[in-house]
Amino acid sequence: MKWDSLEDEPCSLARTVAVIGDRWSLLILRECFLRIRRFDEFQASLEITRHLLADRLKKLVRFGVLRRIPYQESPKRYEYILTQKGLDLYPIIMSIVHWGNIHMVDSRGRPMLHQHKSCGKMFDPVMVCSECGEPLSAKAVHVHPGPGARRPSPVLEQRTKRGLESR
Amino acid sequence: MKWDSLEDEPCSLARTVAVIGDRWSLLILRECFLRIRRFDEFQASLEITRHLLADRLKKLVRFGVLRRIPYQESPKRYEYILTQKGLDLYPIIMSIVHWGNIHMVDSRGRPMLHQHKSCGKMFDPVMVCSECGEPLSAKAVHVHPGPGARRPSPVLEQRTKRGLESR
DNA sequence: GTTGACGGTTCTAAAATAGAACTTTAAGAC
DNA sequence: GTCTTAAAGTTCTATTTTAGAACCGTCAAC
Repeated sequence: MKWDSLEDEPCSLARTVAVIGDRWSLLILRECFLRIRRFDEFQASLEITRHLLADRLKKLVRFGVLRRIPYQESPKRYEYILTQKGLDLYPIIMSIVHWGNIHMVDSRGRPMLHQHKSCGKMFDPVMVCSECGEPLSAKAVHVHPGPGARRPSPVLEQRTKRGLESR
Repeated sequence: MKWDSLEDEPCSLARTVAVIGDRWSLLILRECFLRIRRFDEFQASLEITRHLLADRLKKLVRFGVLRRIPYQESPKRYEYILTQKGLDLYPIIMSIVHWGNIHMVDSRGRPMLHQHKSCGKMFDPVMVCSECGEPLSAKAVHVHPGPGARRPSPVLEQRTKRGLESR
């Protein structure tokens, strides 16, 4: 499958993966949330080649995750800042960090701690149900085809039994 | 930067990205959460080459996200199931899906809906603070170096001012 | 004794990435 | 005036990764 066809899949995960599903995009976004904004700053803090950095920044701008705005005239210089769409990636970034905190730390402990300004405490992110507020786990969730599924739902059952022809 | 050096970075995001930070790993994990378990099932539902599928499954087993267990003897056949470490990836998967639901849907609407078994309602995932229960946003969070940071914190300030030599 | 399922491995061509050098515009030092 | 530096890229070649297809080994069923 080509990268381009990913964003047309009838799957919100696949479409999001088309935007952030590579190593460098996620690391660039990490830097964005740490207030990094300029090409050379990204380049200094990530061991990324200039070529790929330019490429990924362009992609993130194209998808509306970053905005490229001039911060000086003559010579024109730009910086990259998160749009609202980009800021909305925060739960993804935080859940990735949290999983690493739980499963990938060495004996020295966590590389970074997070403090919630509102309540003042060091915290972990918790994912809860928007309706009842209880923490979520995979086993407590049922999935249903939505209006944007590949085919109208009554057909889907049969298609699955006959085998997945076109996917 | 090589893939291998990613998992040694003093950053929980980078270490997690070493495990799941590529297109195919995330799509394979999506299938795992949809109860797909066998090589040929993965191959049928993803347009992945057998070569890469074998490679990624091996990687996920190596990192302890999946377990490879025989489901029949002679001939030996295996299936891949999520470990607890793998099940803990659920918030990452769900936050990725949710971002896609908000920012990447077309006019037809969401491809998939999620129902919470506990309360029975269709829901969205919400990320909240473990301490006060309020929803989290990037701007309400302060970061601090933790015990596993690259260097003891007092030095970090100066190093940053002098420039980032080794990163 | 041939066919088919399953779970891979091996092969070549195409695409992506790494690493380094080069470019452009303009300011500041000498 | 000339030289150096800075920022934000672009261009180049070599290496690595991925795509796409064919092949392999084991067993069961026909």
